[in-house]
Amino acid sequence: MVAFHDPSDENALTKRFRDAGIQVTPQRLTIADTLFQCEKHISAEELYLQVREKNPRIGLATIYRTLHILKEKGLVEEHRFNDEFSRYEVKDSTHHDHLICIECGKVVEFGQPVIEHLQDLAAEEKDFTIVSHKLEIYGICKDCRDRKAMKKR
Amino acid sequence: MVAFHDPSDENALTKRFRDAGIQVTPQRLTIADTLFQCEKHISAEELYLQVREKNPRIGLATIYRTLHILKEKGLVEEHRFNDEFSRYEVKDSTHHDHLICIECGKVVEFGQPVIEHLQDLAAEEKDFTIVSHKLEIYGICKDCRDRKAMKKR
DNA sequence: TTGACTGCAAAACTTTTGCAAAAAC
DNA sequence: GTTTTTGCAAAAGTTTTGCAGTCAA
Repeated sequence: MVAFHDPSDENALTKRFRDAGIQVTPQRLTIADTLFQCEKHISAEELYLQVREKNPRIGLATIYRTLHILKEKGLVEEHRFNDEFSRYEVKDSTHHDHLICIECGKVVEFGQPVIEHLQDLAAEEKDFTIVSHKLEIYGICKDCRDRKAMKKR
Repeated sequence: MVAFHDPSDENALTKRFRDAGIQVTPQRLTIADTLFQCEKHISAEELYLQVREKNPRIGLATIYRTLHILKEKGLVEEHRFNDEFSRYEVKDSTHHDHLICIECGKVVEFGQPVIEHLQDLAAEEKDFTIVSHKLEIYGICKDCRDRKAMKKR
């Protein structure tokens, strides 16, 4: 979880930024570095707090502005599970969907290539050109199920 | 779109409220009536404006409070397409998913029973008890596609 | 040098809450 | 008569914006 700050990462990041046509600044590097190293699905506020530890002079507005850019350039994805605020995750090449526990909020990822085909059918019927999809399955995870069973005596 | 106010609807609504264990008030009837007659996926603000025309003394807070109750009792569903605020739709017995145009924001519904089976597989693997799911497919609708093709000369 | 970015604070926007008055049961 | 609901206004929470100063190229 606590990763050492490896300068090589930063070089790799710099390259990614340039490739994506994103101007490189120390703030953006810090933000992206934190985001890329963090566990999945972080909120802007959480990211802000973590970034703050590395550089307290970075403001929340910069977090948001950077997230917008990263999203626009396709490096991160924005999610809104349930009724909450936005959460962000690094976009990797393999698309996946999410299982969300309605009790504890835990988010588990799963791959589901079959859906790709399914959505094509649906979209074709309605004459849509598909760009992306989001499948969120809401349920109760094992831990919460067990806890509930326990409570009932 | 503009529906006449049929008192029989209100009686039906009253019955639905009682069946669901919701206390009946004029405000709630007006709000639910408006929501039930409206086109799909209305926002709280839009609903407020429409309700206001029937009874200007109803406040926005009451809209939100009523929506919470209706949602809790399973009469309406809340959605958060894209990055927008919440939108609400009347819940009917047949589950459906949504195609959302990323250009114009249009939302089209489609039924997709196969997904029910698919999600079972995914959830079983991760040991989740499924409660519900949301599949949102983002793309470009025919109109927007045509418009874009036109613009390119 | 010049245009893009940052930090701060203030604004914007959606949603929630406290409270006294009013209505429902 | 007690409990629940309402309307208003104010608060809360997340996200955006204006602007003067700073930095990257």
